Amino acid sequence: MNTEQHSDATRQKILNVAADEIHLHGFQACSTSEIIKKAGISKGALYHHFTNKLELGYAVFDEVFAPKLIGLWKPVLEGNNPIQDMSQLFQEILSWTDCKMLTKGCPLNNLAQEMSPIDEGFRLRIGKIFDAWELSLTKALIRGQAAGTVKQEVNPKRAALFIMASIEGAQGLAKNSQDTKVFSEGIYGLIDYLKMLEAT
Amino acid sequence: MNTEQHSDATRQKILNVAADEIHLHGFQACSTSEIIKKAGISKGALYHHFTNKLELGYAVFDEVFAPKLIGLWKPVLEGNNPIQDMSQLFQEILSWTDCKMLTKGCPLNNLAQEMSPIDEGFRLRIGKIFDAWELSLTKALIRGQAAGTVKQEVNPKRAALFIMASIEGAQGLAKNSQDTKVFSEGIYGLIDYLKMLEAT
DNA sequence: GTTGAAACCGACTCATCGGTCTGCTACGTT
DNA sequence: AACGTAGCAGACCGATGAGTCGGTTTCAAC
Repeated sequence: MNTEQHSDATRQKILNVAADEIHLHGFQACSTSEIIKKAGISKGALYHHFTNKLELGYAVFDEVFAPKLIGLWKPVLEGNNPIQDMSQLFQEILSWTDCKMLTKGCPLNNLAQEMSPIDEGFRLRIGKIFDAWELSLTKALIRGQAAGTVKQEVNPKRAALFIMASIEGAQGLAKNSQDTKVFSEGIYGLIDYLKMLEAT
Repeated sequence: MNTEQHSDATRQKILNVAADEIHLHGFQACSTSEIIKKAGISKGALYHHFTNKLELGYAVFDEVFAPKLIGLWKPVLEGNNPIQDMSQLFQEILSWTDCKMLTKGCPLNNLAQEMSPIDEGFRLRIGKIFDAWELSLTKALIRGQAAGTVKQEVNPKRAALFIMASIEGAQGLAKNSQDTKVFSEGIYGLIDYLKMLEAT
């Protein structure tokens, strides 16, 4: 491994460990010392790759959290049958036994709740992802209406926001109860709702 | 004002200021020094009334946050027409212009997201309230079915959880966007959903 | 008036935080 | 082989956190 590859590996290791720590403790409560310890690197290494904790947080968001969410939703947001695609996505998520997402909360939503009121950089980043998610979902529902899979009387924008809210909310409730059943029950409720939107 | 009354007043002042600070910054990020400054009291006074920060947090939850939520939902949880009662409650909440609840998030949910993974005391307290909320809402929906205002095919428990999730989720999204319209649009989505549950 | 305890004050401690700085090491370049 | 720099190590720094503790005030009881 040459120097550049090694440097990249160190950076990636920091990002991954930081992502875990932020997901677990939140951004403010996670400590750089803990990240250093768990990554097996030094303070010098961390501050060589990132100018400060905030920039590290932004990098974790941009390079770890955001791509993960976008990758997960890609099929739904690009297809013409959003209801079926979403139901399928949810089934897949529910099949992840022992997944941190189910009891540790959505990293996006965790960060949003914690940081958006106190840091504009985080707020804008999170807002950008949520807006893109909402817009894509709205468009997918409109395409579904055009394709005849979604009822015409559905308000696509409103329904998109409502769907997002119920997903994040279900994750939040599951996180508190530390019970994946709460999440799955919430998602089944969402699937019931989606069925009501389906054109007959 | 005698000694006892004055002591109670001090305690209440601490609780109210702490509730504001926790709501705004979260439990971990809010500082006792700031609470002391804003309450106009001394460190000695704070630690005379509360053994430590955690106990202060528990007291804020038990004596400020929880009663507020329960009081708000009382009509819905005790009536026989939950759908209409909820719609009315939401209309009332939406009419609160400039309310912290809309852009600062639900205090309950904020605390749940932040503290439930790392402190069992908070988790159990929050869980108790959420469980009570879910149970009461489920029972209200069942009474609604008995009274003929809610469709028979609705799964009450599942619907109750879904409603709670969408409310908390909508508040979360609104908090991030710092836009009350996001909250109201989410709530209108919920009202649309509730209409679908209504017996015709 | 004396006393005793509750209420309160605020300087202090100590741990930990994010962040800096000096210097070493190892590799790519010439 | 010599040199320069990217990558990294870790001791150190000031700020701030929660929490302590000896002292003072106030008031009710006797």
